[in-house]
Amino acid sequence: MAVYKKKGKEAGEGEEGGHEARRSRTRQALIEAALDLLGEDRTFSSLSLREVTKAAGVVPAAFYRHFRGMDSLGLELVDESFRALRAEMRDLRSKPLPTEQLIRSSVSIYVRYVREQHRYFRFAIREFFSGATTTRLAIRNELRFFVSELATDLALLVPERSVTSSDLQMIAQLVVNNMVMATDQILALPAGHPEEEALMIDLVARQLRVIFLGVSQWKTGGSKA
Amino acid sequence: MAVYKKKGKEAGEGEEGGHEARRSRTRQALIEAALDLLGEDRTFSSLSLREVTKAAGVVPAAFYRHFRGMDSLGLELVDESFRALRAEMRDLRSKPLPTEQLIRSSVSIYVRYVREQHRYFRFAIREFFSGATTTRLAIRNELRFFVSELATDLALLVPERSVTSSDLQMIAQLVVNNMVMATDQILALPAGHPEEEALMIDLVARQLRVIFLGVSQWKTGGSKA
DNA sequence: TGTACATCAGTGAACGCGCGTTCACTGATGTAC
DNA sequence: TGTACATCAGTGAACGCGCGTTCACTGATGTAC
Repeated sequence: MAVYKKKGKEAGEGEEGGHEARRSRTRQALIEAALDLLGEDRTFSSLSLREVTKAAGVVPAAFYRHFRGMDSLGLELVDESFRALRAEMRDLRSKPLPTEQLIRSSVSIYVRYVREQHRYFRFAIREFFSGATTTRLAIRNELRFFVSELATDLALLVPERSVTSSDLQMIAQLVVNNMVMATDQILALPAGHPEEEALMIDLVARQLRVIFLGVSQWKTGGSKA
Repeated sequence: MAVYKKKGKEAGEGEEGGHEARRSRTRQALIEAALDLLGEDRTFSSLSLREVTKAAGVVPAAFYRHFRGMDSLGLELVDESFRALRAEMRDLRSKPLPTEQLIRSSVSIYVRYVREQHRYFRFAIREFFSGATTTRLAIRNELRFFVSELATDLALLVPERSVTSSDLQMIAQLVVNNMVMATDQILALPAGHPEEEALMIDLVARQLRVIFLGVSQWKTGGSKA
């Protein structure tokens, strides 16, 4: 007597059949196809639905079994991009080190992570500036979340009462702003070339050191001339 | 006896006829149409040639009397965007003031200028991250030019020999990075609302002050822990 | 175990549409005599 | 000044193409008995 698996969310990802397995394989193929098509020159909004389905090896109409339209696929990509990054950042925050080492190791981890996940970061940074309203707002929210978390962390590194929470936000935003621009520069690095990667790590770490030096001298409300 | 004007580059911009006057009026209409179409959500690469000519009030084929294609119009927009900005920056640099006032007045002028020329800045910032290769490289060059000029200026504000030229580049890039991100935030401000504009000026000025405080403490090669 | 039916991911054809580009043209402006 | 011709910005029609979306379908997988 065969025991039938109950229809549930535990769909396998394997090569073999099953409605759900097939479904999730095709869905993943569409996501991968979109990411791969976002090469050097392409914006997400310039991708066509037909192009994505062709690269994924299915017929255009099959797309609608998985997403309402391209917008919906875009939001899925935003979500995937930041879900992994948030986890990465959570790890980073959990190891408090002396500031100087914290900067170097954080930057080093970040640069490597961006290069490893370059397809997601390329997508996210382009959509941040040029995407459709919903996608752009979703990414803006993610960034605001990073700024807030960073502001919280900074509070611990700074002498009490010398910096207001508004100043902490301002400083956290300064750091995140520079990391966003650095991300763009990291994505422009040629593949391989570990020596260029090392130079980039060094550059960004020095920039952060300048900022933290400034913070250590900062007195809220003061500093005329 | 009528005196005929020699065929020359001195074409008028008026309402009246003449081959050259008409030519330059249509050309300008195409440029204005493209800028106007680049509203909240649109990327330059998402504009169609037919759309631009329709908005400019000419037939699609007329486009080719002025540009080889949309790419060529894009490069023209980059050029126009930065020609004016370079002039603006040249003015700014020519008035040396005490640093604190220099920061506030520069930021204030810049914020107002971005809002006034928002169509150009919106175009440029989107193309910087998402544009076609040629456009993107053109904008990257313009930004590198600003970084170099700023590095030169910074050399005068800093104690001699305390900062190498590589560090000056690094710091100038930090400043420009933050200004690019600030530009994006300025463009997101609602029209009108001078009080929000004032808050933004204040925020950016404080960020630059943090950086310059950091620079004043910076010692090349030193600063472990 | 075997059969008959239900589910549903993916198919393939069709649709109307806006696209970039081409081409011979029109008619106002410019010039030579 | 008047006429005949040249120039050339803009026209309007045509082309083939890839697009997003729809729809009835197919056939493998899942389930009830």
